[in-house]
Amino acid sequence: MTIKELAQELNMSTTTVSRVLTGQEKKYRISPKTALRVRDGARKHKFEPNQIARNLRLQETNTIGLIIPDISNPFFANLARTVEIELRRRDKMILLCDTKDETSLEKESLHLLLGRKVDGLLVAPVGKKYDHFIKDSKVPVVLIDRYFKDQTIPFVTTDNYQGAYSATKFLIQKGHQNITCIQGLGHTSVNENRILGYRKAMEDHKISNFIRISGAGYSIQNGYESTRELLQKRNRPTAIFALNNQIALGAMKAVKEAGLHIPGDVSLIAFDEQPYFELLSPALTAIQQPMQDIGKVAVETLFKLMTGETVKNQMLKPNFIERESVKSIES
Amino acid sequence: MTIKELAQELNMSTTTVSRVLTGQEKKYRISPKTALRVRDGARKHKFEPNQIARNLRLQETNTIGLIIPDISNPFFANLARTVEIELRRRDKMILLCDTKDETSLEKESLHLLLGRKVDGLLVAPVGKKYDHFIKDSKVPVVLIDRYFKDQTIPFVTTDNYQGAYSATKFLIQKGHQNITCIQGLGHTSVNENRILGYRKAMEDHKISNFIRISGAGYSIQNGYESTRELLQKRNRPTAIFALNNQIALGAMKAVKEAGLHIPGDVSLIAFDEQPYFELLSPALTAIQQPMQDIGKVAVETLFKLMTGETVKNQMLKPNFIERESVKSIES
DNA sequence: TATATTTGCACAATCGATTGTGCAAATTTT
DNA sequence: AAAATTTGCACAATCGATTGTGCAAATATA
Repeated sequence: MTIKELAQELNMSTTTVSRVLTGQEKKYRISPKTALRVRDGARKHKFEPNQIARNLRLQETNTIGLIIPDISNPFFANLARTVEIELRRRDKMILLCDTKDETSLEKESLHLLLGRKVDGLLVAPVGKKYDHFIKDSKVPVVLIDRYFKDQTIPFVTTDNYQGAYSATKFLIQKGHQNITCIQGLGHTSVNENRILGYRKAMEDHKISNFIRISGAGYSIQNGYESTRELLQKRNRPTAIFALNNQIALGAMKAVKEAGLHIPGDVSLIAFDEQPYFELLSPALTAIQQPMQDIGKVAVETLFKLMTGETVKNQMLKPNFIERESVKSIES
Repeated sequence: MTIKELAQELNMSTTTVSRVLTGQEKKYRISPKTALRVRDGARKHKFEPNQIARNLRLQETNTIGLIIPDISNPFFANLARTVEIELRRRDKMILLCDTKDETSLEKESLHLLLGRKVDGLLVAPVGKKYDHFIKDSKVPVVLIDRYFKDQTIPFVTTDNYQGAYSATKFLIQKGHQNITCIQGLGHTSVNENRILGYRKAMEDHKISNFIRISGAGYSIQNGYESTRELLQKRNRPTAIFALNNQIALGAMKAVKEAGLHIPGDVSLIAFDEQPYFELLSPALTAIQQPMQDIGKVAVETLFKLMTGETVKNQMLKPNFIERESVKSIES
């Protein structure tokens, strides 16, 4: 049923119906009696206004595009959940795009979402090339997790540098020197900052000669394969720093398959925290990101942007959780 | 830029521009020369047609609503990913709703999505009351995972009955009798069928006196609390059958905290498989659902529905993965 | 009673696309 | 050369809402 049909049914103009249903009765002096008739009629016929038509007319869709690299990665799944909750509270919906960490898909997603006239965009970008971001679309964008150093697009992320620094420092203080990092996607700010933190900690403790960075990709498989290679080396590291939860998982699997043990043969720290980490054997020492906060702050920032307020970038503090996956080495 | 502006720029009618850009030049006899001019102009001005306007006019949105109970549950996150991939291949996008397993939110989501005129709906329903599904909306719906026995809405799910039966049978054959089920949401088809399978296996082996069903909710917390209670009982079960991955996680946590061991003190089987299950201590014996297939088949089914084809319900076979969390009991 | 003001609602344009139909101009057929 | 076809494109309606403005009728004021 359309507003026109409803109006005919009630024997009045669409104007009046529309004004009542959008709560503008006072503003346009619709009499209480008429307003009541409209409401009753709408209820009776279960009239639901066509949002597409509203969107076209009002030039807003109440829809936010959410672009993330991998919804099956629990980090992003949790993020998506928080974002969903926050957006629903504000009467917005999510158009979801998963880029599989491929720039081409990200580009495509961006186009599709802009074509659909989303009111705002929340993006955890792949990060490689971002020409497609600069576009002249005036749609507000907030970057999540990953950002671009040389762009002014506002972002919300964890302080990855500090998280990585403290994790590395922790390893060093436990007596480790031969510490290898298994990285995610090399060109992402997240990865760069974690590497930077790792590097700085190594340098600060005069063991920069041990700096080694391995792998590529935020996947279980990368963690697995990189670790396999590492374990075969003559100069096998005494500790591995996995730059996200999936890599850590792959690393554990490889160690287990090699018949070795954590932390006996090799220590492990993971960036990211997951509920099952405490149940692994050994329980995984990890750097926890404030996922809820990231989602919440990102949505808040986006809304500020949409209402024209000025916003500032946010770097939220991570939390170090010590468990059992790091061995203390006597020197 | 709108099609009108582009048409003015090119000094021709919007009709012509539209027809060229939608590839109908031959059908409407637009001369090649004109077509070329249109394409060049569109490219030059980076014209992107307003999808909202198209949607209104064409009465289709190329958008599918995806309603799931919990995107942070890896089962649904994986499902979402498969669905995303399959839909993108077909040039559709996802409007995502997370119901938190609350009927009220499900109802709201349904309304919102119908108001936005989605072309189809993929729903893993909460399951409690489904009046809101029967509505006269002619939008094609396919149920995923959970379905309604007394409704004709097509569904795609795992054969939960069989999965639960074989898991229970496995426990029994390992010598267990005192087997307790920790369930999810009691009113969901998924839960009912798993319970049914469990029950039947117990009955078939003449130990229906041991049938016990505990808990409520597909959450880590439910698994945790239910298990804590179970462990304190005098007649503590020798085996626990956790009806999803989150419950299993909570159960493991409770067992660990109680200072007990799996499978030494109590055996555990989980419905659902997760990548980290093999890395837990002990590695978790589990029933694996064909998640990829579920998503794929669900999308296929929805598209058949949308094109008016007849569809049939699908029950996909689960896969039993034996690991180390079940102890063999000598009798 | 005549005029001014307020009340209550409807007309018609608009958002940006798509499309049935009509009508000249160009071309072909007789 | 006249008639019939074909070619190439534009007019205007349409999708379903929202909204600036206008205009009677009702009421208040002079």
